Amino acid sequence: MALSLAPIQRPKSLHEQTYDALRASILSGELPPNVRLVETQLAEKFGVSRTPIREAIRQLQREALVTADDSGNLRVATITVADAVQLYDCRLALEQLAVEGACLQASDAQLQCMDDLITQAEQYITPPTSTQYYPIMLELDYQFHRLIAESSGNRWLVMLLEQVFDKMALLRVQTTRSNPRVLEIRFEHRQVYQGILAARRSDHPQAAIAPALQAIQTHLMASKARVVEAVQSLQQTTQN
Amino acid sequence: MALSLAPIQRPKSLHEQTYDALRASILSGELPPNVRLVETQLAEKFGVSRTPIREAIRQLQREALVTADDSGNLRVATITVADAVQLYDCRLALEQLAVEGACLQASDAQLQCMDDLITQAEQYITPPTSTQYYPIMLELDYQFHRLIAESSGNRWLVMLLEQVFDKMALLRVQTTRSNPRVLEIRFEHRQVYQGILAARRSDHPQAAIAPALQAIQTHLMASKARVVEAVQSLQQTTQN
DNA sequence: CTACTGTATACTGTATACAATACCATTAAG
DNA sequence: CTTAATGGTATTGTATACAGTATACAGTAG
Repeated sequence: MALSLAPIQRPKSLHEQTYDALRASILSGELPPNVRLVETQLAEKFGVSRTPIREAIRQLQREALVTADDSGNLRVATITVADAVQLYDCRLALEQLAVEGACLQASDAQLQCMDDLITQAEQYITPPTSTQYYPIMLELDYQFHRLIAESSGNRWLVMLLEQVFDKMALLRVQTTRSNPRVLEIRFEHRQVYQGILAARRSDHPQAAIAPALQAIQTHLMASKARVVEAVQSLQQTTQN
Repeated sequence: MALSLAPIQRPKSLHEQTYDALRASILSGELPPNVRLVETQLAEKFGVSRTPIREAIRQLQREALVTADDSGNLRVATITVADAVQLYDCRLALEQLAVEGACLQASDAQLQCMDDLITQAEQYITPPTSTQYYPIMLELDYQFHRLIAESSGNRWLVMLLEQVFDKMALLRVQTTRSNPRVLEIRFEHRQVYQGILAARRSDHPQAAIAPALQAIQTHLMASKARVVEAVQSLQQTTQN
């Protein structure tokens, strides 16, 4: 008669909730890059005391989403173009490993889920005012890449990539909100997916990985180029 | 007359010192894996109040050096063989990127420093009681790999690799203290170094990277095999 | 002897208090 | 008019208090 063996829904502690909320505020741009973080203000904003705030900040600091400026004040981190390039290099190295793992281990459910994510993204084809769909596209993009990492079965790979993604998200809130060219990911994602699917279905997956690897590399290189270009053109208009 | 532009030696705050000390205690094995971390005990041990302890723990938790067990108590993390394999995969992906970067960008000083580290390691040739030299070898090993990452000029790569290294160090404190076969790194390191040096000195470094990449791969695969073997033989003797 | 329950104890989560420091503005001195 | 001194305010660093929760132990009923 053991119906619910679930060890009870333990409510998240305040510092965990604070961490989540603060991280979300940063990644959404609500707390924009370089803004100073004042413990007392945040405590009031989230309706908690300073203690949980500090614990949350320490975690974000370790992930480099929060950094200390030269006078020691804590601020939301800013990501430069140089950082973006370096992060893309790390990302490519890690995602190639992820794709390789996915080619060998992805479950049918995971493959199906990838397909769904791409199809969903394809729904949002070229709406004239694509601005409102932009966050959705980004979220779908993130989920797709994360799912590949998860499919590899490598827990640490997921953790490492998540950190890289967070910093890239931070870069995005600094750059233009709407970059129509992001829509190109739809095609590139399908290429990656088909590479993984083909390898997974192949009799000798080990030998059939190459196209998938090539696809993820092409995708990320193109993505990197788009981001760099977007940031640079943004900086020009800013200087005018 | 600006002699010291250094922005003043700001004394580390207690929570930073606590973080360092706690991390060191974990990585050195003084606080062995799976030991329960009790805030009040740690506070007494380090002579501070619970507040800085908590902040330090939160950071270590984010790096997965500290984890919560099923009843929510915080413990020093334990790394399994499966984890080690996955970590080595991540490590190889990242270190190949590091070697590539080092081939293109390492400064003369950095190359010299690599040479020194290897030479130092070679000093400790086969002393009969190698046990006492074991920690030194590990430290030299770590520094060599870290230096390669730094030579790539990729700040994020260094951060990510550092996290991987920490977890591998944690695995090591679980496994046998003295594994004589670690000494083999001396030869393998020199291979890696010579690959990097050759590429760096080459007229077309971009084309001369392959040997260095091959060397780091060989080194890490061999290292992975040694670690896995060591852990497995350890488990056998434990079960007897 | 075993199982249950109550109580003391230990620990964590959170808030708050207090001290030290950095920042800012205003005023006084040169 | 500029610079230095001074006080006040904002903010962080750290300790501690207190409440809620888990854990262990003992005593009691079966």
